[in-house]
Amino acid sequence: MLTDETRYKLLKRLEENPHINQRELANELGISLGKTNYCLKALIDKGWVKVGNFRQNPHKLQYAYLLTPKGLEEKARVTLRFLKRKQQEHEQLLEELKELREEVAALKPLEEGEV
Amino acid sequence: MLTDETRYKLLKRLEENPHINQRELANELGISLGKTNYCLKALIDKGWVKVGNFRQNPHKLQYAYLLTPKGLEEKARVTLRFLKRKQQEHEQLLEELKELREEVAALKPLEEGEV
DNA sequence: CTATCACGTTCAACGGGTGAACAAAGCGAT
DNA sequence: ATCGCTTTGTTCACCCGTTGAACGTGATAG
Repeated sequence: MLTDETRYKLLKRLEENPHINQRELANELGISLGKTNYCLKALIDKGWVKVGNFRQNPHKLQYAYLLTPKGLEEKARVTLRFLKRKQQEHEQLLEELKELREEVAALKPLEEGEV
Repeated sequence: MLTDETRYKLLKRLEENPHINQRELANELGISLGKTNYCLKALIDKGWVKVGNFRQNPHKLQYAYLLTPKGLEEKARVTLRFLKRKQQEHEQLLEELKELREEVAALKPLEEGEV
């Protein structure tokens, strides 16, 4: 599953550092290698990311995952979308917290240690 | 899987209204019937909830899922635990929002409609 | 007594995630 | 050039929680 969240994180991380391998990506994003591979391919298929190789540069060999111009546009869009979603989540969370606090206040006080 | 979240929601809902069936519970908690059944049984096994029947009452038959005294204690504990977790989530979310806003601010402005 | 309804209970099927295992490609030493 | 060794991408069988249709049961109405 390629969600907005992983899409966003991938594009962001790749823009920061195109010289990164899938295992590191997986670690940093907190997802498995398999999923990383799957999602990354999806980005490539869509044309947001292009793999370039740098053999010309003697040492510092390695490939790189570069954002295409379309990839940059997409990243902007996803970021905004993601921000909005997080703002909604935030409001919802505030309400939940309010309810929870009221409920806790209604309880016979408990020692903190008992939790 | 019986998480703190469903544990909390179940105990809360059952305290509010012990005369509720598993299908309604499932709807209100936003989980499947199967999971509701599974989690409810877990609460019963632990001794937090007891099923009482009310056959004596001619009409208004039906069973009921009643919180035991231990169930009430547990509910208090879970509520506090859950509140703390949500507070942490909240802080984390604020940071994420901050980062996202900075990132959005750094973009070439986009029409809202383009998202 | 039988059909129907309202329940709780079960479990085969599904789906997403995982990471071990494999394939390919580069590097260094001989 | 050859042979390991290392790094990296790719695959896919497996795991595990979730789902909801199907089933069993017991009460109700007709």
